[in-house]
Amino acid sequence: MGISFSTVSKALNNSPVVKEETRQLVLQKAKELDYAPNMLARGLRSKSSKTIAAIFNDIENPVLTYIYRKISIDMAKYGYTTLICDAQFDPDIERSNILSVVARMPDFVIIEPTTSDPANLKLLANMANRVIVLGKRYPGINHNFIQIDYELGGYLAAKELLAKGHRDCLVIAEPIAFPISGQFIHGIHRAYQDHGLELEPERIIYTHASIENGSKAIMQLWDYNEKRFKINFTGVMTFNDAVAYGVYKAASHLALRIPQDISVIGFDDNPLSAFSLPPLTTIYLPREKIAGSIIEILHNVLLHNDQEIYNFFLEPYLVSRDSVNDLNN
Amino acid sequence: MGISFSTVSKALNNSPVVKEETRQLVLQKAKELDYAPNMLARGLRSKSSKTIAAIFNDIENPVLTYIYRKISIDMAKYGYTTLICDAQFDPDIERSNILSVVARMPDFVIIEPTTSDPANLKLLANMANRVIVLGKRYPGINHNFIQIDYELGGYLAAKELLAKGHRDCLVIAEPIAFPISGQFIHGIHRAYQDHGLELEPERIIYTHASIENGSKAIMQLWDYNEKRFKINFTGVMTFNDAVAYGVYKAASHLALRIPQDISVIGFDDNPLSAFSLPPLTTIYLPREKIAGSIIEILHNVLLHNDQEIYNFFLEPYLVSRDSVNDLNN
DNA sequence: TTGTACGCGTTATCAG
DNA sequence: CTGATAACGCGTACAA
Repeated sequence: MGISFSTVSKALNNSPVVKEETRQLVLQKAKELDYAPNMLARGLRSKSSKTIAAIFNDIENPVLTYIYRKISIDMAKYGYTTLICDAQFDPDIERSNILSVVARMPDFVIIEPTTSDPANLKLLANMANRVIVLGKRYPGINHNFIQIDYELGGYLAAKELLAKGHRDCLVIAEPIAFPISGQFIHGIHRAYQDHGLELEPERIIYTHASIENGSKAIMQLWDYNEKRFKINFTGVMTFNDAVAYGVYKAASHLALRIPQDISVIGFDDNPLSAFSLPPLTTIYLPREKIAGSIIEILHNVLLHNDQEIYNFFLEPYLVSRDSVNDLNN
Repeated sequence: MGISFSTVSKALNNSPVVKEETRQLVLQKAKELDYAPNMLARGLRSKSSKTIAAIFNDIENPVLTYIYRKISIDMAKYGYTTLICDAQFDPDIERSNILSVVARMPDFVIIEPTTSDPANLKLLANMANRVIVLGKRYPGINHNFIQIDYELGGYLAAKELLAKGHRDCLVIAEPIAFPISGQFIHGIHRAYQDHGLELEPERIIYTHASIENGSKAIMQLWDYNEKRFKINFTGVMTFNDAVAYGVYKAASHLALRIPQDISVIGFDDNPLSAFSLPPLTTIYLPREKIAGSIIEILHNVLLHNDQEIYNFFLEPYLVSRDSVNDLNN
């Protein structure tokens, strides 16, 4: 058969200028030969690699995995492939992730920034409406934002503890450089103010979120000689559920009971947190809405050529289970 | 300055033919201009896109996330980007994932196949030693294999239940089409034979692994009129921990206690399974070794140009906690 | 409606 | 050691 390259290309891309008959011929032959266009060449030529890049800080966090999976599965239907980098809360790694991702000409970048410094985000400046920033808003940055109200999250967590009579609390949070960590802390302070109280800075422990680090944070406070904690506390609020389980672990190691000896409140709501001993009181991150919002933006911009810049604002809420003791009765 | 494209390219790629002096000049200028090579063009020309593709069946499974993260973080150091697809246990989706991934000219594909039918794997045939297959071996397929002994896993799970006096058990497993599901079941049967017993086929429930499905599997057995199960059982073994928590959920719903009324044994060992109520007895999948083996292959082939085909064989083991009741005393 | 020729940004080859 | 040129596989303007 004598059909030229370009006709084939047009047929495969549903160009309306090609005769239906020839298109069918081409499509059939393509299927026969298991032909798949080289996406690198296509991307190089058309400036669209059909790729969506995600840059997150802890891929093992189930909330992030949930979101990533939803996006990946949905966009795969339209021929998009999703790649994901783990910036590990480190701006330098984030920078190299961005560079490495941008060099692959992605159609969209979804990023959960490591720092309030917009320097890294500026590397994405020319992608404008094809970037989604997760977490908090950056003034002067013209991207799509999915803001998540961590301030409210912190507030709700502290409120719950304070309402149940816990005045001496600990906070275990991501290092303050992490943008949303500051909001979380801020919300906690606001709840304290509501109660006419103040949270001393030494009661806030900064560490990367993991079971191990949560456990260490508590253990380092233990005075082995005196057999008690160096700082008095009845409640702990944590930046995510993994950290909360670190507290569980430390408590178990010290033969302390939750919630009778230590009350704990998490963040994120791990799918398994309903089954823990005791079931964990935590702040629910609206993962369905986050994923839904991202997919909505992706569809509008990528599939319908929308030029708008989106700004979603999502709120977490308290899920009350059994890890907070009520001191009032 | 008058340095040609080709010299620049050589300088950037550490070609030994370029003078050190010129290289420094180029590197400096590159940094100045924030120059980053277009990976699509580079990939098109050099047949290496510096990309590693993973095709898994449930990205939300923490074991998979752990492995993916380790690979992603490690290989990022060498300029490789990792992309991941979720085949959702569906051979058709897997096929389109493979096609979509191959079109991006990845340097490596890591795949956890959906089916024992090697048809999809054949699409990767010309990548030979640049494919890693996770799970079980396919005869006649010439790829790297990381075999995980699910047969042993099933055996250990059943053994534990049988040793503690549970003769009437249920199995909740991934549909048998999923390659390693058959091995799991086979191991269970072998343990039964060791005890001179037999597991009736109707005691095996096939469903995709999730908390919800695990719960449904149990609930559908409940006779609401008689207030008892349609099939008598004291123990349940599941294909992964999420399913086990589905059993927890159903038990809680029916006001049944674990392990007094129902003993449960999971698979995978979710990081949070140590904290559940009760702590879950489960089969530990050697995730560190799996990740380590993959990285070893990746390094040898990609970084050191090794041509060997690797075949790892990894074994799970029992982690005994409190979700299995001992009926013997 | 179809075919020809060029360009996307690199790297590989080969001549200088 | 450096520079010119071709080629990677595709999409598209323009010619036929």
